[in-house]
Amino acid sequence: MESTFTINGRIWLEKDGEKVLGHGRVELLERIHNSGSIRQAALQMKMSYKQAWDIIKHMNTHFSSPVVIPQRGGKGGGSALVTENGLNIISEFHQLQEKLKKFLEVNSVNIAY
Amino acid sequence: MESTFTINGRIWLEKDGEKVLGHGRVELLERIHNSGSIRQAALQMKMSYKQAWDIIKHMNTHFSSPVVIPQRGGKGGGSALVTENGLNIISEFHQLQEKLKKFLEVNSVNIAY
DNA sequence: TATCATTATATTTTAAAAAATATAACGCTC
DNA sequence: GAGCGTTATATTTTTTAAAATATAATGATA
Repeated sequence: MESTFTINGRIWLEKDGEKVLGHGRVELLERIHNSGSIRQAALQMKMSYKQAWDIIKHMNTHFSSPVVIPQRGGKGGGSALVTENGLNIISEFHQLQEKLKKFLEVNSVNIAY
Repeated sequence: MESTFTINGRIWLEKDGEKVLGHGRVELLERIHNSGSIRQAALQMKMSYKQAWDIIKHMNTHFSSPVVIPQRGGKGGGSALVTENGLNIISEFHQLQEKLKKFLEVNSVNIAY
């Protein structure tokens, strides 16, 4: 009898030992960027608006400059914009993800216990 | 104003998309190996015996051969032994951890947003 | 055979997390 | 200025996870 396993992994950004950015938060940022709305992004990811808003508040205060600028009232009731800084962070994280993917591929060979 | 971040990460072994072995489980195995007792290992890690036992049961059924052989009754009330397979898995995981550590070090330079 | 500390398991209780609900503020549009 | 859909926030309810508790089974040892 033989069993094979795969190695998987995750990376994230920390500040003072606290998680600030990871897989899920990047996806949230991307969906806000595409929809222009925190609420729509949250709906797409099946999370509550509160949860999404808490995350954004946390990120906005932990990066040197905000990653999302929300605006309430006005056309469509309001909107949310991902900043240049936010877009850079998304891009940087994707590059790291790519590197991790390669790392996992290289080390995933022939593991059977 | 400048902020610096560190990249951190975790790796684990999966079987059919399900987590089978990670950081915490390896530590549990090591403590069982050193103490010869599931209960003592659980106490050391401040987890309930049930939690530890569930983990061991899960691992024993997901690897090709058991990683822990528990024995109840007898001298001292019972004991638990980490198998050769279990020890190999611990060793292999440590090697992977080392590689990840290097990966993180290499990619952790100059990230500031 | 009584004792012991452990393994093994079920059940109950507690705590934490998540979800749901409610409400206000906002500012463009009509 | 009424309506709209969003942001923003607090509160309540529900769900889930963890912890605690209880109890049996075990077998060497004395």
